[in-house]
Amino acid sequence: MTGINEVADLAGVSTATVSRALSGNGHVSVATRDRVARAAEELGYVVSSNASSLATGRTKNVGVVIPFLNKWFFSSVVQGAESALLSHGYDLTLYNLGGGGDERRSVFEHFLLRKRVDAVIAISLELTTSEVTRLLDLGKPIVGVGGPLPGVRTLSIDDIEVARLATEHLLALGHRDIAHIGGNSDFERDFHLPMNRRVGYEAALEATGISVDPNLFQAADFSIQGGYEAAKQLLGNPRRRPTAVFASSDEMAIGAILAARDLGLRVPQDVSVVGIDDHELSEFFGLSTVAQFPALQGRQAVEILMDQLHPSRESAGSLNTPLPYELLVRSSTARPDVSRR
Amino acid sequence: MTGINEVADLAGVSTATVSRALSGNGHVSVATRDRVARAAEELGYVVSSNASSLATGRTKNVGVVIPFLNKWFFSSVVQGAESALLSHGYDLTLYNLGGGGDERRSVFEHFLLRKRVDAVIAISLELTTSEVTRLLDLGKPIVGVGGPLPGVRTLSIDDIEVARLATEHLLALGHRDIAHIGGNSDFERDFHLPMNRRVGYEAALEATGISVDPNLFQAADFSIQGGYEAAKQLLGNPRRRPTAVFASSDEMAIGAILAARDLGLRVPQDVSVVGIDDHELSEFFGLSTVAQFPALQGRQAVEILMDQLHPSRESAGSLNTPLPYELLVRSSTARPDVSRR
DNA sequence: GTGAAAGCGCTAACAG
DNA sequence: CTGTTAGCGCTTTCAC
Repeated sequence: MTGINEVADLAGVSTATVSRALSGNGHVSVATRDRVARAAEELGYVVSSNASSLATGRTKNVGVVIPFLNKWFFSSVVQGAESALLSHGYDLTLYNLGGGGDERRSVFEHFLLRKRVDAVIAISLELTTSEVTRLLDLGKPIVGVGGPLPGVRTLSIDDIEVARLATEHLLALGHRDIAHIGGNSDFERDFHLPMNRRVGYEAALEATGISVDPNLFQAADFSIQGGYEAAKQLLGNPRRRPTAVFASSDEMAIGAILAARDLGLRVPQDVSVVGIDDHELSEFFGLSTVAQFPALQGRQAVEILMDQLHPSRESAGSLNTPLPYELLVRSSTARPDVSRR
Repeated sequence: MTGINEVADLAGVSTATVSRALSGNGHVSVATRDRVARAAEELGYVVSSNASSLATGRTKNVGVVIPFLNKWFFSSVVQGAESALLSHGYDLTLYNLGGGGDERRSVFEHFLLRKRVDAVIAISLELTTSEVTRLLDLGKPIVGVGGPLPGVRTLSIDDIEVARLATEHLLALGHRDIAHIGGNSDFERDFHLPMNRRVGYEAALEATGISVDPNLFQAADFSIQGGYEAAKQLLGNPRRRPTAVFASSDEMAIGAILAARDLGLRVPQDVSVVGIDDHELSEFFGLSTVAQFPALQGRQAVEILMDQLHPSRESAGSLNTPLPYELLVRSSTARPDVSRR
């Protein structure tokens, strides 16, 4: 386990110089820098991050806390964050808080506070004020992805606008009977995403002078199965069948497409379907959707963190950075079949 | 940032005693142990993992390297590993090697070797001998999930047997024309999984006296879309349409079900489909499959690591631990429709 | 059972 | 530009 001394000996300099040469902090002549680099290379020397962290107070490691990992959205954000961190020379330590209360407390008490991370990225997790302030008091920046957090830099898409855009797409095609499959209350705690998207949907309808029909709403759990079941209710109704469905997520939208098929309805001729996400399966199903870009969100969260960690860099500023989104029109949406009415 | 001294002062003992009391190493009287615990609690003291690691040489952190994160299988393994590690008081640092060559080298050179992890879990990644020996030389145990690694404890399902079981299920139902959608060569490098499953499929056929028809094979990329396209070729052939399809993964099997539907074939009346995995979508599609349990695999990998890290624990022994699997018969498989032939 | 003291391997003033 | 010298915060002999 070769240490800094051996490199210093081989290069014929002091350990301080080795440290400076290798870290790039402080001035070292090009000649010695080279000599040190060669010695380090030859011995296969790698700094001990622990010793370094202990001495500097910085760990070059950031903690990422998420509620689920095996969901496309979350794993994509993490993947984006991971690659961005790597390129900045940082490690990523993962904390999956799915387990609920007890695990969550334990993570905060014993892990995040254990001086192991320089900062934390919280993905779609509504941290409590106490959790936030404890971290901030320790001098650890936080950035949130997926919704506003009190006193914390966050990234989030404008859920109201995104939902509104999806609904407007349907309206512009000529649809007037537009159903909505939204998230159920289980997901409400995380930044009220279901409610915001519903608000956007209703706003779009009302702006067009269409009154909102509560019978055209179903709640589901953001899964394909949930969307399928919700859509069955909506599309199976012989009296009041909508000509279009706006689902709060692509997975639910895909469920709706499958439900339509099982009911003998053609998409988009008999019913149009639009979602939100641009999930990995959406292209396959020809789903029109408002894309959000989770990997990008992860990367961007990292950049914000780097700004806070290295104040030399230009910092952008605003507390809540809006994220890009984009309507992708594929084959699941079309004009309503006028002959039908 | 309260340190060990302050706890020692408050409790009226030396830092050595605090260390012993809190870590459980060495004897401390019950009375002082309590006093120390209370003091630590009161001050909100948490050990600095860096200082501790530096002093002990152990980091209580394990590195997990994976090729992808946003795939159900991988994220499930990681999730299982994460929760197991947490319960042992370990952190999990994630390295996504998807980026390929350069990133991979960098991870090995600069991250894993940086004395930051006590051990590594390699998921579906064929480490080179040099990578393995470097880690082992550093005294860092490795456990592999998903295939044998030279000189390393590994966990893997018996791909040949799993494929054979799936195929036998079809044979037992009376199918004789059974197509196979396997993985393409891109996935071959990781432990030859496509080839092994194909071997199992062929073995089952041959054991029943059925000769293998190369026209009944299609390669795909393990995705729903890939399975869909492959199945279209297989099932669209009017001359030699199989009555059943065995796909190497559930995602491809789901693609096959969707392809059958689009071709006007009913599943299972016109064609039976079986996969491998028990993917999160499989139940929804009624897919019969051979389940493997990725979260369990992650957990089990951690247990093996703990055995190596804490030799006091009873170690199991064998180098390659076989993993459980289980045939789940749902509604995508049935007897072939005899009237058809 | 408990304390004193010597490091763990590196970085950061401070001199020169 | 480079060396000397203190620590960073904990753990662990070695005595008592």
